[in-house]
Order: sequence, then C-alpha cells, then structure tokens
Amino acid sequence: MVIVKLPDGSELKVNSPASPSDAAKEISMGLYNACIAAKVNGELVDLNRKFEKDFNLELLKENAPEAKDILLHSVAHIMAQAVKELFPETKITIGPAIEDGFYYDFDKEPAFAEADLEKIEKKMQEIIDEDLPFERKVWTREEAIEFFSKDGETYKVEIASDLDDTAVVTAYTQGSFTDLCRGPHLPSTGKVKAFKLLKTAGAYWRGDSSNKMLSRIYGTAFFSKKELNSYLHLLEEAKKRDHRKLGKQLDLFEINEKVGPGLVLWHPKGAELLNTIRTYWMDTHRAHGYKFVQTPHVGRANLWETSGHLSFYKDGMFDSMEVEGDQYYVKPMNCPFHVMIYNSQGRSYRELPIKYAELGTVYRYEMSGTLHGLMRVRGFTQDDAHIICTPEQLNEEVEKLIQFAFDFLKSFGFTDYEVYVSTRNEEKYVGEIDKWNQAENALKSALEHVGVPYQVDQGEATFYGPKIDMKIKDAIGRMWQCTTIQFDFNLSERFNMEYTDKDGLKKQPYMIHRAILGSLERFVGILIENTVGDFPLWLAPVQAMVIPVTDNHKEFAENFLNTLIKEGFRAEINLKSEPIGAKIRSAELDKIPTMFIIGDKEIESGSVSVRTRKDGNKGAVKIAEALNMMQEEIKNKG
RNA sequence: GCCACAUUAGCUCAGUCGGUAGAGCAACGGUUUCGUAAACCGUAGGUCGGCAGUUCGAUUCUGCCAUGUGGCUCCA
Repeated sequence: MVIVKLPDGSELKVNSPASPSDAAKEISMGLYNACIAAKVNGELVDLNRKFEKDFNLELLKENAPEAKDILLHSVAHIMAQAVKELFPETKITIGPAIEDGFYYDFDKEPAFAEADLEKIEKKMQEIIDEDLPFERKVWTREEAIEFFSKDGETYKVEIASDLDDTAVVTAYTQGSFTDLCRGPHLPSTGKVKAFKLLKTAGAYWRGDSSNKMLSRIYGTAFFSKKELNSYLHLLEEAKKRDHRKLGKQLDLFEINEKVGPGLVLWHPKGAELLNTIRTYWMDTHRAHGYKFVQTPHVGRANLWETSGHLSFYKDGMFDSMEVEGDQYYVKPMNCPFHVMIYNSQGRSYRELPIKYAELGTVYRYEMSGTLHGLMRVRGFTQDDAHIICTPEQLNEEVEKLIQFAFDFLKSFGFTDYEVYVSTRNEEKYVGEIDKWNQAENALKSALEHVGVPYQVDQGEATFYGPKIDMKIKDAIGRMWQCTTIQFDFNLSERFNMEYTDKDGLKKQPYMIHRAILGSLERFVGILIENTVGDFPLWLAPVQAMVIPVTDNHKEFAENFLNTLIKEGFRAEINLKSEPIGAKIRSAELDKIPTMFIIGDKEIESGSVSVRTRKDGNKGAVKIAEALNMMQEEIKNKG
C-alpha cells in the first residue's frame, strides 16, 4: 500500500505501485477525467507515473498554471509525429512550448510551405482521435544515442551526446513516434481539444546563423475551441491595428522601393503628427533644462575612429563616401557630435549638468530581413540627449530623468511599464569597476526612490555602460521598448572629456545617453497601433472638418474655417457636391476627431453643429464655445 | 543576410488550366443642393514588380533580381 497525501491534508491508500491517476480514480472518475498531470512531492510528473513510496500529491486540471505548457508541448510532439508520418525523410530537432503556442524545428528539404500545414493538421487530428497514450521511458545516455542513431535522427543524437554521461534520459512515445523529452505530457493525445498551425518560418539550428537553416512550424493549442477562437480573434484585432495598413489608409506615410527599403516618406498628415510631437518634445525639454543642439548628417572617418564606432559598430553603418580625399560616414548616432560641442571649450563644475538634446536623424544599415514598417527602419530620428554631469550629481539626474520619461509618455496615454536594469557583462566592458558599480547603483536607487519596480538583466549591459530600458504597454497588452537610459564610460574616455572641479583639478565627467521615445518613426508606429489611428485631439493631424450642408452655406463655412486656422487649429473643409451623410462618412473614415456642420439653422443663430468621433452629434453651440471646447481638450492632452 | 510565401489600376481585390485583363472605391466631367456613416450618370486609368529563358505566342511556366510579409539572426 502507498499512502497518498492530498493538499487538504487528507490521505488515500492506494495499491503499490501507485500513480497519480490511480489516486484520482479513488476520489472520482470525474476528477480522473479532468486531470492532465500532477505534482508529486512538488515535482511535475505524468499522471500515470508509478510510485512505490508514500507521496504528497497535487492533481493538475486544465486551469492549473502549469497545464498550458504541458498541453502545448504535447501538441508539439503530436505535430512532430504527424510530420514524420507524412514526410518520413524529415529529421526532428526540438519543439518547445513558447508564449501563446509552440513550435517544432525540422530538417526538411524542401522546407515546409504554408500549404503543407493543412495536411499536417489533418494528420494531427487523426492522431488525436486515436487517443494514443504518451508513454514515458527512462534511458541511459547511451541507450538514447543508440535509439536515435538507429533512426537516423542525427540532431537528437547530438542533443543526447551533449548530456552528462551519467544523466538519466527520458523519452516519450505516442504511437509510432518517440522523442527525447523531459516531460511531463498529457496522459493521451485525445486530451487535445483545440489546436491550430499558424505559420512556417526558417530558423537556425541552435539559433546560430552559421548553422543550417531548419524549417520551423508554429502552432497553438487550447483546452477548448472557445479559447482558440478568441485567440485567433485577438490576432485579427492586432492585424486591424497594423500601423502599415493604417498608415496607408490615413495617408500618413509610405515606404517606397524606389527611394529605398527602410526609408520613410512622411506625407503631410504624418509630418503634421510628427511636428506636433516635436513641438511638445522641444517645449518640455526646454522646461527641463535641456539645451538644443543641431549636428550634421555626416562626419569624417576620423571622428568615428575616435568614438570607437568604426571598430565596434561598422557593420551597422552605411559605407563611407569619399570627399576631397577624405572618407566620410553618415551618422549612426549623434553622440560624437555632442561630445565635440562639450569639448569646444573648457568646462567648469559650475556648468554641469549640461544636457544636450537633439532630434537627430541617424542612418543605420539594418539587415534587409529585419525591416518592418516604421518599427524597424534604416533612417530614423532619435529623441536623443546626452547628460554630462559630475559624480555627485549622478543620482539626482537619473532620478529626474526617470520621472521625466514617465511624465512624458503619460501625455501620449502610456501608463503601464516594465523596467529593466542591465548590468555589467564580466566578459565585455570598458572603464573602471568602481564607476560601473556607482552607475549601476545610481540606476537602481533612482528607480527605487521614484518607486518603480524593475527587473535586473544580469550581464546584459552594453560594453560601454549599464542601462535602464523601459517598455510601455499598449491597448491590447503588447509591450514596446522605447525609453533607454545608458551610461557611457567609453566616449568620455576616448574623447578626453573633462571639467575643472572646485579643487582646481581636471576630472572626467559622467555621460548618459538617453532617448525617451526611442525613435520618432517607431514611436508613431506604436501610437498608431495603440490608438488604431484614432488620435487624441491634440495629436490628430486634422483636428476638425468643416462641413457645409449645401453650397449655400459655403461662405459661412469658409469663414469659420479661417477662424479655426487663425486660432491655430488644424482644420479642413469639405466642399464636395455630396450629401452631408457622405461628407460625414468620409470624415469618419479619415478618423477626424471633430466635425463642424453648418447649415441654415447654424447661420441664423451664429453657431456650428458639433459632431465628435467619440460621442457623435452633440448639437449646435456658439462659435466661441466650440473653439473653447477644442482648446480645453487639447490643453488636457485629450 | 538566411528560410518560406507574396507582388494585377491610386486603394482593396477578382481573373486568365499559355492567346496581353475586370469589379468596387478613389480620381476626373456632368447632373444633383441634400441635416449627421455612401446621390445619380458618364470618362479616364494597367509594359499584370523588373530582367532573362522556354514557346508561334508569357501577366500565366522556369530562372535570376527587386520590394514586401511571417519568422530566424541582429538590435552596440
């Protein structure tokens, strides 16, 4: 007999050897059917694993936090089985559960195409319908190597060979298919109620681009059809927000192959949006003590040699051009120029902190496959600034900066964050350890002081200094990295930056690179996806559309338009020979936040009818009141 | 850069099992002058992404290239 102790303290006696499913059956068949795995003495195990000694048992149903991974991983095995049955020459590699799904990498020539997915899905459904049990095997390393060698599964042999030679190796078999796997798995394939294969992709063996390119299939699975459908629905929602689609629809920007990949042409409405952001950025930065600088798009090779870019970052830069016998490079960053401005004269501790800010457009050679709408481009505008300060000023400056970043992003409607501090990589860093420690502490204590929870990315700093990265959460829960605050021990050293301290000694200042929005292009992309193109009034490229009911109202409407423009609003007028229903529809499709409709009634009473995108028809108001309403909303960043 | 897939009018898309193409919207012209999400009639618009090859004939088949999309890698 084995005594099984349950979480509520009660005990069951079960014939030895006993499995979690034996115990579940003791309680009820309903419970047994609902279980998918178990925890024995805290360890995740299969339901049918046998135990001879007494144990503590926690049965896991579909709603357990661990259940999803077990399901996904089991479906990955089912997919691999289906693939092996359909395409026996395929070699299997690895297939983990990931967030929202799973994938499996196969070595197959030619690679899988989307068209294969349907066939594989059908086969998978057959395997599920057969309700094959997942059976666990325990092997030595040698047994595993022998098994997979026999099958010609060279990747599995490689994985097994890399294991410790004393390691206990487990493998799972369902039907004709056996895979090396730590487990646990579902008791049988029939437990899978809803799955879908989503896409194919290329992926390097072991994630290394010098290795062979494998063929990856992505899929997802759920315990119910309903969950699967709502997931697929969410994917559709994300598609509707796609900034590339909305950018075209709303005529904001284009990326034209005749111009070049990754290079953005901002159309008038997009440029208007950018300018609104720029103006706000300039105003707030001026108020926070930043000084604006402006620097060229190219610079001599010598400058980039001194900065270290040509040794550390050449692959990310466009090729040089020769001018009068000298090599010049298009700038991938603004920092060396800002350093030159700092170094243009002797600096006193009294001047510090100096904060140079620039919306500087930089160009980087990004690999063609990585380009993506506005999110990843080759020419973009950083909302860049460099803070140069004394060691004593460090903590306060970082703290101000964090607060500033939060406040600034809040104006755009972003209030949820994840914050990461990246610390020194032991293998790869420049500068003194003391400075690193001080800088890392400054970052952490500033976050703590402002009351921001953060995670530490150990060893993830750049070679030149530790950093804070902030991710903002959008309306459908996706995270986007924008803000970055990076220490730099490299440039101050290389360019011999100094200041004269109180004691008359020349000292090296601290330098911080920072961007709050990251890149304006990317940030606009995020804004579009977050708002679905429904920009708040203060940002909307066209804030108001004036709509005369008929040609008879044209003159009054044009006068009102001029008033709007004179008052600084971004307004347009629709003078087409269309019924107002059509004019309204067209303004709605353009997502214009406010419409002013003018007909006989309005002209008689000297008013305008207001229709907002948010609230629909709000009726007639006096002209002064209409202007006031708009001004208020804009002031509140609405 | 790598793997897979895609590219037809300004936009969204249909179509040709190889005989050089069509719709809706947009544009333009005319009619209409209308009260809160689509008035009516007409006109024009395409080297079917580019270059080769196969073929009597290629938008269609094949190859290469460009660009895009989904991933991989990269993102100091």
